[in-house]
Amino acid sequence: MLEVLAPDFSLQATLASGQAFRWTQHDGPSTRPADAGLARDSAPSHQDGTGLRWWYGFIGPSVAKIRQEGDRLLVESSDSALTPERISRYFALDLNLADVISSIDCDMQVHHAIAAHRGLRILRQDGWETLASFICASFNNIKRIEGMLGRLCQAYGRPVALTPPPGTAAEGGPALRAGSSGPVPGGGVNGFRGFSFPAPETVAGVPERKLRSLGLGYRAPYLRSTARLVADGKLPMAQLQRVDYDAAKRVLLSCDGVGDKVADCVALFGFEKYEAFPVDVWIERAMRYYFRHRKITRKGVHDYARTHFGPYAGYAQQYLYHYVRNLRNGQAADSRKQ
DNA sequence: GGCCAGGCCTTGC
DNA sequence: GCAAGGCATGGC
Repeated sequence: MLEVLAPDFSLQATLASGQAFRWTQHDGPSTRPADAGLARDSAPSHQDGTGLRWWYGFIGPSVAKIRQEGDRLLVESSDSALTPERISRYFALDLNLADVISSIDCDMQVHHAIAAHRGLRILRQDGWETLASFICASFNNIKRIEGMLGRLCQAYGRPVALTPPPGTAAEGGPALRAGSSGPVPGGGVNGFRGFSFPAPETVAGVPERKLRSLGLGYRAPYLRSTARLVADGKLPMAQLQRVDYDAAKRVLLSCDGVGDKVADCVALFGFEKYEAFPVDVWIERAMRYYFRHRKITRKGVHDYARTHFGPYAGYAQQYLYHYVRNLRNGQAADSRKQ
């Protein structure tokens, strides 16, 4: 078990804010981890007697389970390559969030969003996985995106068990029982296994009809064609990390199935371009606050937000996105109760 | 059963 | 350059 100091951080807000699709929080037998590329073989004892839930997912190639206790992250992984430094980097814990927030806290709406979800940070995800994920995300909802990516990983990823380090008391796992449905070779802690995100070379070789059969719909040919670009080295991922926002976006826009919004998501979540400001329907709604009844195009919203919020506009976007979605969902829940 | 979803692409002005 | 229409499909 690793411990990582994580001040001014909210694991919940960060992982539940729609920037990553393969983390699952296990809070009971009714959850379906297979939907997120994680398969559960029997009911997990996820709470460890503390009442706190664990998140299961991947940090790069390493499968991990994580929970937050105050200012600390507790991380369990079978991969010794998963160091505190890598965890800290993935969750952007090196970033001074107070500075970022003071730079974007420039109106009452974003102020409320920050107050509601303080500690939310932009993850530093793998570029290829982010690109593939947001191609699948277009004109889609988050539940279904999670399902699609989960099936893609199960079909073409590599199984990775969350096994305990050898010689520890947890070895064998508390919940991997004989006779449970769908036994996994190698087993794992709590009976969980994960599937790595398939490599671009793999996806490029999958027939379109097979991708469609995973539920990708019309996105199937886009994903395949973009995977081919990456596999052939025509879309150098490492280089996108180094170039500025405009250059990165220009390259991303050359991919099939990547328009303004998807390119901004990939630049922001996969390549640390914090000035990127993706505009989807939720952000469009949030931005009505600034435009009232004036009619404005998405490009207009995008350009306004970049100057209004400045170099960390992407952080403002993520706080607003999470905020308005929770407002809407909260209202929906309230109206169902009445 | 209809509406909606982290949109993109093509076509026609 | 902009607007309109088509696209697959599951969640709610």
